[in-house]
Amino acid sequence: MTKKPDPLTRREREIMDILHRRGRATAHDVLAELADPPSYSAVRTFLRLLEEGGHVRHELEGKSYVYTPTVARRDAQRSAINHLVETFFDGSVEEAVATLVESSKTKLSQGELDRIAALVAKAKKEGK
Amino acid sequence: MTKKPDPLTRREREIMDILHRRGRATAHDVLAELADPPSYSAVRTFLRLLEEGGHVRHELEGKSYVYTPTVARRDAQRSAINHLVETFFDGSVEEAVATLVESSKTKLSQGELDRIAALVAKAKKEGK
DNA sequence: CCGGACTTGCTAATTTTTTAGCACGTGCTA
DNA sequence: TAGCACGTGCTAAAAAATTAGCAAGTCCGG
Repeated sequence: MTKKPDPLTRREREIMDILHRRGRATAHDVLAELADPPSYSAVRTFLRLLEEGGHVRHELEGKSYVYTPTVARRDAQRSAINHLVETFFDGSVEEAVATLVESSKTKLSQGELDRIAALVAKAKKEGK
Repeated sequence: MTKKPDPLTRREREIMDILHRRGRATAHDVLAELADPPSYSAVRTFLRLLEEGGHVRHELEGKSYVYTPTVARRDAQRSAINHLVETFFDGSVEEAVATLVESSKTKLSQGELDRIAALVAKAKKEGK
């Protein structure tokens, strides 16, 4: 039996997002990045609760705790992408890629586009 | 000045996800799809609150309300994808596409891969 | 025309989230 | 060694989210 996902609370979500974005962060880092920040104390409480819930672990660095997500980055990415495709693209990876490429085409360099193309070609060959 | 995003509550998020997935839904539909469902009454309250918050609108169909997100599907998609790329891929569209294609390569047909490749080629040509 | 099966709107109570503050420990330095 | 600056853990109050239930309206069949 797989454990239940148990959706995160609003603040918890915000903090997890920061942690995923940065990879690792102290309570101070998190506080600094929160949009509408509560007290330092409150942030620390959330990190503690997230740790209790198994979403985060900490290690002692110097004299303070540095937090990291427990889920491997790769898995977090996959899971997030999966949810996105299901929720907003009706399960269609094709549409998702389309929107992704199209909505940021101005920001994509020729080199990046080449690499993406290569990647698609590789997937095609492997699937053949 | 653009209005503040004001992050949604846990239940609100769940319900909005359902609405985005389905496009349109009644309170009954939403109730049926909720993982750990509250009462019908509670669901209706949330829909009312979401409507007050401007996230949802309803229209009368037969004798009940059918709800839809106020944000255009296209915009919701773009916004969600943007958040995903920033949060989990450090802003790299390339990495996001890579993960997207790679993590579901078994599910992608040759035809889909062809269309994706065409899309990338088109973006490349336009950006040249 | 009456009753049942549906709606919706609203409110108030409960539960959970969110928050700040206190108590304590450690190291540094004047 | 006394005091300050920084860390942590924990707790209890405040705020917000979540919930259920009631009142009332509409439609339809007998």
